[in-house]
Amino acid sequence: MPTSDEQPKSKSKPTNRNADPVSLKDLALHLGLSPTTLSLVLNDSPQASSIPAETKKRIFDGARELNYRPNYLARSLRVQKTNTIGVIVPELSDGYSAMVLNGVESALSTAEYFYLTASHLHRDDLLERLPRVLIERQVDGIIAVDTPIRFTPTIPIVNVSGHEEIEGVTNVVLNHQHAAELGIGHLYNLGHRRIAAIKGQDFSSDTLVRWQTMSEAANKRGISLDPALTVQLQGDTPSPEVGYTAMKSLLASGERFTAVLAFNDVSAIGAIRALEEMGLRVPADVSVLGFDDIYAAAFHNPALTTIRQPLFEMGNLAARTLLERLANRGENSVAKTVGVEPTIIVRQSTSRVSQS
Amino acid sequence: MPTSDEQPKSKSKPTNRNADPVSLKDLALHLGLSPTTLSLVLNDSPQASSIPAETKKRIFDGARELNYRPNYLARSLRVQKTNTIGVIVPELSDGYSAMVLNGVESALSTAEYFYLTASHLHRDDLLERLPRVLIERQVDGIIAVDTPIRFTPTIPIVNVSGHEEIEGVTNVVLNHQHAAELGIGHLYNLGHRRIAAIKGQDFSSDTLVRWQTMSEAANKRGISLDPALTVQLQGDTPSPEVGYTAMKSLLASGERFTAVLAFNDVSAIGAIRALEEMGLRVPADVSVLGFDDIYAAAFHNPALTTIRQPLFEMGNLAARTLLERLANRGENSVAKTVGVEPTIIVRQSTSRVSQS
DNA sequence: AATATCTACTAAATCGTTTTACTAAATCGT
DNA sequence: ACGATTTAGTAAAACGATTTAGTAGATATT
Repeated sequence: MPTSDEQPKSKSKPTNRNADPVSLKDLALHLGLSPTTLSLVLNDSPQASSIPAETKKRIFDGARELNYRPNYLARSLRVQKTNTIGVIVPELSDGYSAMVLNGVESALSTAEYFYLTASHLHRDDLLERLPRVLIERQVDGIIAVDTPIRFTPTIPIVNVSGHEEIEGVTNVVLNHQHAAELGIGHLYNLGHRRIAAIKGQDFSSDTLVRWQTMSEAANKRGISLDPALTVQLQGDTPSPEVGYTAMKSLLASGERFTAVLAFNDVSAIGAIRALEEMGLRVPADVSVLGFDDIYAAAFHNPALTTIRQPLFEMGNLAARTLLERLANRGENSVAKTVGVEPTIIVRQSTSRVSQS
Repeated sequence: MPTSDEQPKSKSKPTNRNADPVSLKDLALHLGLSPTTLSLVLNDSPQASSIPAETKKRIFDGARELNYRPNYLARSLRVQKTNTIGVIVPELSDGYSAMVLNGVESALSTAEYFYLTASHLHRDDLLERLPRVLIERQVDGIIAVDTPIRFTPTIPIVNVSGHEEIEGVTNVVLNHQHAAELGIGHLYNLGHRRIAAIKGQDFSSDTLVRWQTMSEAANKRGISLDPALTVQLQGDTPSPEVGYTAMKSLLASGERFTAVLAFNDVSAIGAIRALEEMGLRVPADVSVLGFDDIYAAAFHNPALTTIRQPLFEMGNLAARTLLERLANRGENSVAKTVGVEPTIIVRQSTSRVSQS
């Protein structure tokens, strides 16, 4: 229906266009009450207890009638709290970040929080600048995903896959020892002894710890991750291309191996392509183990055996942890770390080593 | 170094903790000037022309020294503009949305805009509520991605893959006729005549137009998309699972076909799995044509032939269009539609029809 | 009948900026 | 030497809420 809202008695502006927002003052004027009273009633403040039900009804009805919408900016400014957090990720479309974000959003939305996303693209200037501008925009806290913390926290920070201990920062981390045991254990039990590895890029938070825990798990079994069988991902596109290139260069070295430990599923998929182009079948000739368990993993050909990181959970946990810290603002006991557990998902890209 | 910032002369609070934000008033007091002057100088307002360079320097130096950070909330409230937009998507981790978002962010960040993301998960209540709360939070505009507009716009809206004409909404759309010509043309030229189709879910904006344009392109060539060879995706998980299930049910019908037109790459991947489980080789026995060209498409086995939708571009264009509309607030000539072109990427999942 | 408490409100301060409208002193033009 | 302009600022009013501190009248208490 056509807007039949305000009568010509509207004060200054002659033509009441389609929709000009009505403020608390407007509504108060309309009702012949003060903004104070409306605020108390609308926010169900304890001080509104003395206001009779009839007046309350008038206020609620009036708010509905004039379609009153509180201005969140004004409220936030007054109460010094925006119910908004900042989320810093390396890049949006890399699968990893998107899954984590999904978990973050799910936890935040039930708490009526919103979030501002910003990608640092591994650029130093952005790593330095983004936290600052997010804080200028008065976010209540920050969730960083696979992102180094290069600033001194002035608001609560939760870092997903952060490994540095920093005052004011809670890290959400995977149990990497366990992940390594699962991965190396799986390959070892299938008879693999010469295991190649694709390390992550230096900028990834998990690169170092992944490598160390995998090495230890291998050593424990009397084998080792041979540097000659190790390559590192180069470049920062979130495409299997980087895994493909890495595997190509490893294959060019002529070294022999029966299994590959990929840094993640995306690089595993690239590596498989490179192996097949070389005439090597996966898993008949070479087993490939992924990491993460992204959506594509289950439907790749061959379906990827992979170590599942509960990315949604990690984002969810990060958000819940942050919200909790925000709720208990006074307390200064900040958890350094909260952990999640990996699982191994065995599919078709790994198999018993062939006798040769 | 340890914070050697404020002297004991600080007014009320005795201990200057690690970091309490300094306001414009604080800084003005510190410099013995008025907030007005600082504001004029710091914002390089034309009225600051009369302020001598020396005073300006004092102000800039003071701001740096006390680490003054303007409160964006207060500024936004005053200037009635937040430099923030709202983005509504179906779900974050569906690949499609993430790519579009990537493009959006890229355009926004160069303009110093931020954005609040919200997922509607195809839920009616959220479709109704999210735009409202985003507007309460004073976003300057909204970008909707593959999302029906269920409200009367009071601020500029750009809808990616929107097909309804709504006052105040600009649609960013793919040239679907062209896409259909490319897709059907490709399969037709390879000799395919019995083409199965996987329709999108009803909630996807493109489902109907995709179907219509593909049908027309087929009819034009004297063939038709047989309803008996058509299945529709069911469910809203962004996994190949839904394509797998759809293809399974088509195969169960016993109908014969030589090619499949999938609604998108994700469902194409699921369909391929179903075909292979049935002993049908792709592309030797059945060709499969995807849509979108997501990252995984090039590295799937077989690599997907697909119709590329420039998702990043679409997001980027959407954001640029919105920013332009925000800049020319007065003008009321709102473009109804801006378009982008598809391209076909021929890879390994389609081939000439086998003679049988 | 005087005091205390409760009821139903409101005025004004506040959050931290920007912006409009001044002002006092110095300089300029004639 | 007088008015006009320029210089170098400032006071106060926005923006739109929330919150503190009242207040005037009605009712209850002693």
